[in-house]
Parts: sequence; structure tokens; C-alpha cells
Amino acid sequence: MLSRKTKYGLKALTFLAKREENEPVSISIIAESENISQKFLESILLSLRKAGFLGSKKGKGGGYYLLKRANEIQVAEVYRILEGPIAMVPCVSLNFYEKCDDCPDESVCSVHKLMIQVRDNTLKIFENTTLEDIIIKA
Amino acid sequence: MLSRKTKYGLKALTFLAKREENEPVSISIIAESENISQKFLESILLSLRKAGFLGSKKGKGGGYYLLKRANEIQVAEVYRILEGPIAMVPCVSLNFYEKCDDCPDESVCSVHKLMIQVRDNTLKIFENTTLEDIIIKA
DNA sequence: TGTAAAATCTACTAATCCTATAGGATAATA
DNA sequence: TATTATCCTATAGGATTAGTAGATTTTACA
Repeated sequence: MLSRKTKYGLKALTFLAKREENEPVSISIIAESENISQKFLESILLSLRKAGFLGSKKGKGGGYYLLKRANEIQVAEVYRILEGPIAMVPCVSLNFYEKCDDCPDESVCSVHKLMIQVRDNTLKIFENTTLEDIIIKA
Repeated sequence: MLSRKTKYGLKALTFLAKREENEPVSISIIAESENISQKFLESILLSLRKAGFLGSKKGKGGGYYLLKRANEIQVAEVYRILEGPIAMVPCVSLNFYEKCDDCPDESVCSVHKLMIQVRDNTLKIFENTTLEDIIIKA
């Protein structure tokens, strides 16, 4: 299941990507437009800023803006920052690998093999999709 | 993330599928072989029995056994019983559909569109994979 | 008929995660 | 200096997850 955090994050990013001007947009504007709790969105945008996707400006006329072009931001990157591993099991994660404590030998685990397939497929989609691709023009 | 419940369930099912005889195997045998907490596995096998994958026999010499052949049990079915929806967002789920409360119009939601792709891909894998396919012979 | 083995059922608990909120600190602008 | 907006830390409530405990029922077998 996708967390609201990631969902809101993606929505906020595409909201910014849709705009013609890349000028700062305040949290309250984004929150209202996308029906997101403002305080919750605040912490999400902070994460995205720290991860290098967004820049921010304080004070009057301030807000958040994209630091890269929409076609340079992969869904995969955003997902990993907000949601964590793309893999469904830590033992098949490329970026967050962890051994399963119940599994003596991964090469003989049927779940392992299956989940590698799922990871590869999902990864392909998330890496080949950028913000630009998921913008839907009104 | 795949829950331990589903992971253990799949492991238990493949454990049973690997055996030549389809005679009852006690929970304790399965739990020990697969390094699973016995009491936890107990509740998982109960779900799988109620869902029609397993039969059970009480008393001495009792245990659980497969009710179908390994190539007749899709991973997708097991997943839906133990984990729930295959889709990452309720609004793109085929079997567990729910409207998002923050989304006035799904057709204009960029996350929605993206998650349909992921669902279709994962679904294809889970539907085309049966227990027989994920058995790894020792 | 008695006993052991095994599933069944109900209830509970501890820990973790998710979603969201509160409130003050900091910085920029006018 | 007042206002606006981000920044940051802390925390609360609820849901979910993973597991435990214990009593009950059913069956095989001696």
C-alpha cells in the first residue's frame, strides 16, 4: 500500500510541475488545491527539500519551487525518499537490503525469487516515469 | 511491503506443495522447517483453510494438506486472502475498490494513472505464477 | 475407555507505523 | 517593526502487525 505521505508528495510535486512559472508556491496554496492537511504537507515538503527536489523561500511571497525540470525527476527517486524501498521484501531491495531472519538461504526461498520479479517490473515503471509523464493537463 | 503473514503463508504452501505425498502435515513440522512462530502460523493456516486452499485433519496424525494441485493455486489468490488488495492505492483496486477522499476526480489524478500501471504489471505476475512455479527443489 | 496429539477458537499484548497536530524558532519582506 | 512563511521538534491517537496464552474440540490408537 502506498502511504498518504508518498501520494501527497507526488501530488504536490506534479502540482508544482504543472505551473508555467517556477516561482515559489506557499504550502497553504498547495494544500488547499490538493485537499491535503497543511501541517502534514509541511513535513512532506520539508523532506523533499532536504532530498534536493525542492527549493524554498521564506517570508512573504515565499514557498516551494522545483529545483529540477519535471522530466528530470523520476518517480523512483521520490518514492524512495518518501516511502522507502520499492521492493516488497527487504531481502530483494537494491537500496535498502536486509537479510530475512527466517531465511537461512535466499537462493532456495520461493518468495525471494518471486519478489525479485515484482521488484524488477515496478522498478522499470518507476524509473521510466518522470513527473512530466504523469502530469495531466486540465 | 509484504507482511510476514503473507510471506509465511506462501512459504507454508510451497512447503506442502513440495512434498510427494499429500498427507496431513502438522503445524509444528511446518513451523520448524520454515522458521516460523508456531502460534502465528496457526492463524495463517486457518485463514488458508477457510479460503479453500487447505484441508485439515484433527487429532493424532492430523495436520494440513493442499486441496488443489500446486499448478492450480495462483499467487494472486493467496496474496488477496492474506495481504489484501494487490493495488497500491484503493482507487485502482479491482477487488477492493474505494474512492480516495482527497481526490475529486480520478481521471485527473496523476497518482491514479501511475498506480494503474503498477497494478497491471504486478497482477500479471501474480496471476501467471502458481505454487508450482515457485517451488525450488533441494 | 483413556490418553496423547493435533487443530480450533477467543482473547490479549507489545511494538511499530501512520497520519496528523501543536507550537515555537527562524528568516525574509515591506 | 510587523507580517508572512518556512523550519524544526515533539507528541498524540489510532491502526496494524506480529505474536502469545490458554481453553476447547476432535481424532487416533493402545
